[in-house]
Amino acid sequence: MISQSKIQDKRKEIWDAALKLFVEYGFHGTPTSKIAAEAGVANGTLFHYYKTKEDLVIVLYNDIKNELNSYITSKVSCNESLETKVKIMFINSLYWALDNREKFYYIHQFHFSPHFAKISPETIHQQSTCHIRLIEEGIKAELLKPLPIEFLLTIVSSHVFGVYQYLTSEDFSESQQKKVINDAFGMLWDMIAP
Amino acid sequence: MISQSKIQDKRKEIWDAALKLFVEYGFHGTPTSKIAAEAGVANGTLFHYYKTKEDLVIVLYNDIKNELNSYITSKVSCNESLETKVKIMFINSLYWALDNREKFYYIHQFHFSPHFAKISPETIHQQSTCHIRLIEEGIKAELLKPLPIEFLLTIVSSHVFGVYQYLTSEDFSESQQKKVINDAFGMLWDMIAP
DNA sequence: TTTTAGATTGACTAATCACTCCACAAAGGT
DNA sequence: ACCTTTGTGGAGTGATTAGTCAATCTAAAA
Repeated sequence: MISQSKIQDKRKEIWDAALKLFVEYGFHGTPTSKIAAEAGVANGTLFHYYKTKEDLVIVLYNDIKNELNSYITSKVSCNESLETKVKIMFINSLYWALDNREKFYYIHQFHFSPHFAKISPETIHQQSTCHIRLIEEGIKAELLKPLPIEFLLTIVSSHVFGVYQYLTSEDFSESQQKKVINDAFGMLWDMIAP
Repeated sequence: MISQSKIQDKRKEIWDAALKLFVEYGFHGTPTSKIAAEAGVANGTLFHYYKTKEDLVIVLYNDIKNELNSYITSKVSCNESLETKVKIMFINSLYWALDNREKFYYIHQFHFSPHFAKISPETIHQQSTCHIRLIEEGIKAELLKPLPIEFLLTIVSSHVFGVYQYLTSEDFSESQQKKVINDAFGMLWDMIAP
């Protein structure tokens, strides 16, 4: 067991190093040699764990997306009202983003890169299943405006990102952060509730 | 006069080629040689007009930002109500984005690249002066929620981008587009009005 | 016509980078 | 003890690239 995780140590070291450097210098700005150096492994070792640089880029994206998704779904329980569920998901998305700035930034950096074209539409759709289900439910219960699901999803996602951008543009105290997030949810609800 | 513009022809050819290729293949994915080839000029000519590749990347960004800004400001006249002004700016931002998809995409691609760090904060601030003034005015007149200007600005910008994303994710007819944009403005107004 | 200044070219260079290769080490099963 | 599998290292390679430079062209001024 210990050896099992120790074997994967270097894989994780490379993963972490790549995230840090990609976010700081961009995909093109970080050579694989620098990633290996930052991870404390040899050049060749990187290619033992990741077939190509692009493979690493994509694995990073999928891992982060999955981590975010499972974090968010872990926070909502079924016996809440729909508004509460949406609120919990919204707030927790932001807290996760604030606690994992590199990872959250990476998602968007990836989104605006040619690598994103390599992600299949099914994967993309599957990665937002839980959000889609909630929106469907909300529309049926007439708690959300009767608009196309994809439309609402896009609007909510970009709102989350907007709030994140604002929260990271300046230094806020915890209580200021909390107020901004609450205001932002109020605005979101005003926007999507009928 | 004719020669004047003819001299700048190649500069513009390079500009256009760079935009097209950067959007398609990313900054790293497009070598300067390809840009020169696409523009129909020699390798060296590119560096006659733009000192470095990065210079070209940044000039492209600033030019596009200025174009977008002057387009939007050209559409609002002073003797409108504030809500109308906001609506006109919102709608025209989206129409411009839809008519200039490469340029609009480029702005965001640039935003999520390390090149963005090279833009001075003053320049960034100056590039959104007209939006800031409108929001200030709106808060004073109690037509907008009394929130920090930067917050409202960020929220509105990301809403615009969200709507743009939705509109370009599928093929919509003109009337469908118009409906989406109108709905989106209604939602925006619900969100930012007190 | 001659001069001059800028525009244009494309071969060239120095550097960089993704990735390979092969030798060796560690671990585990038999 | 022996073999097989898997991990690790790092020098090496071939391809690519941003940017240079000296030569040539163009056109208008003198």
